[in-house]
Amino acid sequence: MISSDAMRGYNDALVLAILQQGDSYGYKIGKEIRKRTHDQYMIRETTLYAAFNRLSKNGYIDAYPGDVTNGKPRTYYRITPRGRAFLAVKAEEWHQVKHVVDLFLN
Amino acid sequence: MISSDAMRGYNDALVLAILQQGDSYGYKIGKEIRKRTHDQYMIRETTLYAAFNRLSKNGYIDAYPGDVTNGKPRTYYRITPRGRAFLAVKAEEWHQVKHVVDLFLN
DNA sequence: CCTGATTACTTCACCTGTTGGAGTAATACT
DNA sequence: AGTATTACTCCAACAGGTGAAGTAATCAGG
Repeated sequence: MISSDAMRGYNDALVLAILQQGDSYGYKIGKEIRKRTHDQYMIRETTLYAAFNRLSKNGYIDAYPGDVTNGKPRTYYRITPRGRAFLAVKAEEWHQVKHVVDLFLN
Repeated sequence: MISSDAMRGYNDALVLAILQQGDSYGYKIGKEIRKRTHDQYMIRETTLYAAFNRLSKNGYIDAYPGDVTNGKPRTYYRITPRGRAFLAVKAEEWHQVKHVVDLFLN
């Protein structure tokens, strides 16, 4: 199991990547990450909600109240154009980091 | 140019990877990183020496005084068996992180 | 209509690793 | 003696992740 700490700096990007495929909310995004990685990565709640706050503050996502099925009403998030731009920058950075680290750890 | 911050958590591993190919010292390791990455990554002095301290404290590297050609005498570093083991763990973690992030940023 | 379960967050204090700026130490060169 | 070069060293600040604990809203069962 990977720690969020090893993913530091890319948690925000993961969230944006998921939102780029459609609006969603906290719990669901957490589950989606877990599912897509086949349990290799489970983002912690505190890490996830801290990410939402940062992303909101920077204008990369917008929040709006969602429907309720059972329990507390959800807050849905939508990626903004600025968020898409930021994601593109992060993806590019990721490719560079990957290349650089691979030069040493192989 | 990549920031050390984007490399956070892997700077220690880079240093160990370089030391695994032979003992070396601060300045030289810094230059080696820059050279191998074709100027894509320049680790900052403070980051590098902070890494040495951490690695020493954890018993992953040993320090010993080296020869002098010009200027202050160098401190050489040698990787320890524990350091090699740690590097192996980090390399494995890196592969997982790479796989996970790639699931989202592609 | 009260209780407990479920879903969905929220707060807080702490920790680790990176940063910029400035300073120090030892030696060689002129 | 003074300057350049090499090689660190210290420090306070900051960002992002962490664990533990707490809160809030809704629904289902008795």
